[in-house]
Amino acid sequence: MLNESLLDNAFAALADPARRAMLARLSRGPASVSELAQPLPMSLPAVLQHLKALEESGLIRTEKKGRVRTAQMQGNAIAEAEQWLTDRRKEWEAQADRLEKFLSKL
Amino acid sequence: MLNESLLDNAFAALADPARRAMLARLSRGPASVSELAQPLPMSLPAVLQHLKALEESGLIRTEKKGRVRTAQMQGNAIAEAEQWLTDRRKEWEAQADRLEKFLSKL
DNA sequence: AAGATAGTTAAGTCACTACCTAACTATTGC
DNA sequence: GCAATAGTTAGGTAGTGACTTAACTATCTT
Repeated sequence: MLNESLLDNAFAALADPARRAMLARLSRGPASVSELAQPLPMSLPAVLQHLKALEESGLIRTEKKGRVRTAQMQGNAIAEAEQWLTDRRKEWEAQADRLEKFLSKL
Repeated sequence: MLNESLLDNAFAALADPARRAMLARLSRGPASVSELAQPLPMSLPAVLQHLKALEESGLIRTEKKGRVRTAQMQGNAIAEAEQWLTDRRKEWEAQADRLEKFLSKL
């Protein structure tokens, strides 16, 4: 549970469907800003704002070459979010299991 | 990717440290509203608001008996959020792998 | 029945988010 | 060098989120 705000930012970034769509696209490989924007029903500045949110959360990183900015996924943040959920779910399952075993003794 | 708004709500709920703390507590077993509130540095109405957010996201359910409301974790929502992350990460890893193999051929 | 306990509702404040349009800058291709 | 392309910045608006305090409602306990 180190670095609380990393999880804050990651989960907040994941809460928006446009950002999840961008992430889904990027999980298939790097893409430019306009490629990411193309399927989204919003203005380019709005897309850029989402991109910034994703980058600040650590879920992606971007790099500009010439006039084109390319984004790509960054494994760490998503893995940490995933791990947090896995831990909670496992803990909960273990607990439910103990409860069931206890109840079956009656 | 069915039910987009389910993920919206789940991830939004997970973005708040107070709510993650409540969830962490609940992964160890059911708890009353005041038990959940006890470690949190905020008023009871604030806690209730968080509880409502967690319940509406499907991450927990609550039940009132007498004057005491008991909350407990609900496996589905957390598992779906986890699964979404796992899918993205795997896809990304597969892609990075293909890229590496391709590059090593040069 | 009276007081304590557990939770609830209402109403208001302040900050932040998700957009938009308009105007602008930096590259690239001809 | 001029136009098209790719992205960026600024500034504004409407809605939402995370709290607060004050006042209230049930449900125990004695």
